[in-house]
Amino acid sequence: MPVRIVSQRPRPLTLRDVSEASGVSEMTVSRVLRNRGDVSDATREKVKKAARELGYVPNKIAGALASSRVNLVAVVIPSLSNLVFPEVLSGISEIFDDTALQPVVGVTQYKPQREESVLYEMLSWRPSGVIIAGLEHTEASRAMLSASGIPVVEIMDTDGRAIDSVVGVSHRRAGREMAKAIVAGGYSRIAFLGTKMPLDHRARKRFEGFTEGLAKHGVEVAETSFYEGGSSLAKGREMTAEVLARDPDLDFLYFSNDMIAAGGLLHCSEAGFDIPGRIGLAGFNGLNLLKGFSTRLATMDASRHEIGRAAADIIARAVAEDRVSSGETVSLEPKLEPGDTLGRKTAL
Amino acid sequence: MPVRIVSQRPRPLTLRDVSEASGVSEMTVSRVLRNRGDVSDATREKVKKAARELGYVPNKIAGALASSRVNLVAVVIPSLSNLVFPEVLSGISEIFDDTALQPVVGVTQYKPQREESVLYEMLSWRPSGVIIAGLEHTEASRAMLSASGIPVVEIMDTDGRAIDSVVGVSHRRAGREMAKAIVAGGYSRIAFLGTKMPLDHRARKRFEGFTEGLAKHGVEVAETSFYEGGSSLAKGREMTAEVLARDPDLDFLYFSNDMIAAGGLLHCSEAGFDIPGRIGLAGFNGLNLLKGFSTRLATMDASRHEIGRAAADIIARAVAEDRVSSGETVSLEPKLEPGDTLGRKTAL
DNA sequence: ACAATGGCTGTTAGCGTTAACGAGGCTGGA
DNA sequence: TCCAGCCTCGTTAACGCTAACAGCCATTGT
Repeated sequence: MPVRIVSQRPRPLTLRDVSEASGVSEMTVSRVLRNRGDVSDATREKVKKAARELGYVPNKIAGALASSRVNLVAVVIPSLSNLVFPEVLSGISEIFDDTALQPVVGVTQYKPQREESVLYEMLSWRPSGVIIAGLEHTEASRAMLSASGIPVVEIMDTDGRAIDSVVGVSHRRAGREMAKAIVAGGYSRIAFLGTKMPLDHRARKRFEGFTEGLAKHGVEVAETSFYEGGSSLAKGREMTAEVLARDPDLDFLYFSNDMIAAGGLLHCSEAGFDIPGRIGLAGFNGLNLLKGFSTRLATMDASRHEIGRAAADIIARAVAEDRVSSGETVSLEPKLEPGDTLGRKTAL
Repeated sequence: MPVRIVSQRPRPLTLRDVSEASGVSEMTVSRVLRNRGDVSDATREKVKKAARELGYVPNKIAGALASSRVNLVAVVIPSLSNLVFPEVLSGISEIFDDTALQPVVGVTQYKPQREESVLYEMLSWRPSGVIIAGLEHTEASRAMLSASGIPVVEIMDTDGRAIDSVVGVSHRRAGREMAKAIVAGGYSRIAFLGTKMPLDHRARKRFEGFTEGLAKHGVEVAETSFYEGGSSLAKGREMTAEVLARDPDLDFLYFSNDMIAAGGLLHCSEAGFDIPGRIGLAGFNGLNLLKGFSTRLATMDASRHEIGRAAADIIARAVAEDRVSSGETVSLEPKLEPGDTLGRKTAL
């Protein structure tokens, strides 16, 4: 009779193992491990000891199936290398650290199709809520979110039609206000440098608000330049050189984010331009990263951390109260930080 | 007789709903949705249509429990704001995109205790593998990983005792080689500026290798300065000013990472120092971010992307072959990039 | 014409946990 | 003394899905 070889891979531990080791029922072990229900101190200790000695780790898959409770919150963002999103995440974590909820991140790479599949994948784990960047999604994505029966918070942006709740800033307005500040600063030959729009809706909205804001003062955007791929200092530097070569009379450069704006700043100061006299610059985001430059870049803080906190808070409250939709809208104010690169000394 | 109010929250869809809608058994629906087993084209289409129309999203919790297959890989890292880790993640994703595996990220904030709880939490979802930064873990963490019965890859660092597989660079060696290059560059009054060590083992190892490397040439570290908290340009600038005030004769500054090194570089160039003549600087990591500076910082590339790829590949192979431990060690070579801030023109 | 084969579909029995209920023992007040 | 009520613990039945096997029908080859 052939001897059954013992499997290499040891059978994973279950509640039953702990239950046998401690001489109580599986249910009691479950109660101890979850701190739920009444268990006497004596058995509680006995069970804990057995679990510890065996090295038992509960199986949340089974737990979640039985209780239909999953303390995960899907967080869907376009990128992790953008600097902006890690800050949002830290805001989210701050709030969830006080609850049983856990964020799970999915990255879409700014591709709607990928967002759809990431979402499908995440929803198949039946999370307790979804936090997702942006208001633009494929029809299928919107349908999934609506049908999911869980709270959904769209973040970053408030210009558009929401599925459930929204937390963000108005990028159109941010663009308009920057336009106003630039005109007030005494500039008139103004360029916009930013990402190729089809992907980045928020950059697009800033651009739209910007041109609209300028138009209100009878000013037109003198030059535009768009790039593809990630934002970097080098890219900003290169674009700036190119746009200034094309049109040397420009007196202001508005960039779609701080990173390329900083590249532009490096170019301009090395070229020996008087900043902000000869030329002014501004970005968007209020990245902490750049606080170390001696010339502080004009920018607009998008309250990324606060956005994360507010979104997580909406989810946390909905879960705590076992509600689905709250349909809240939290609209934060992007505030202008003029720094040292915006505003000619008009007093002179 | 009280009328039972229909629940607000609609009962979530199950295979049964799709099965009823399409007139086949649940099993067949399952087969269609997973593309597994033989199903005729006719029923396949029928089922797909029904699923699509209902908006059915499979329940992976139940699926995972039934099949004891979970295509998740836990990725445990100290921070997302470090720039280094998102790059590692992108390497990981690149490999997993060709498989059914999905990375799930947990962040420890450089705290061993938090690492332990993050790990516990993640293992309770029974992932197919673990990728974890560093070789230093609590005893409990090591025990959990050993007992988990799944492939484990420790990344970033190779100086130490591994649990299963390792992918990284030797930070001791990186420190030594930088020391050698600095001495060869003609510097002798050398400072080290870095994070407070208890947290960051890799920075510590670089420091150790560095002092050791200098000692080999009879040189001692002239000054050290340590900081707490995140790395930023501003922090590097400030530390540099402070250390140079304390010891104006320093002729080289070795920073524990590129971000603070760049801050130091900003300080030194604005102070009008001749770089690399009067003073040299070097960092660590080879951050792409800084490629935009006109003066290229001396650094050492830690192949973060490649580390991610190699680690993911080990997991992917282990999962494909249904193995547990492969015990591989992949030691990558950090390569020196002298840039423009290291090496006096000794030829003159 | 008939067994053998292969394609397709259904049935049954879990996966490991928790909700819900229930039972036994013990306490304390009438 | 007796019983209500609490505390503690066990039993049973899901949760939604998939592995494994069992059938059925139409071919195919001989």
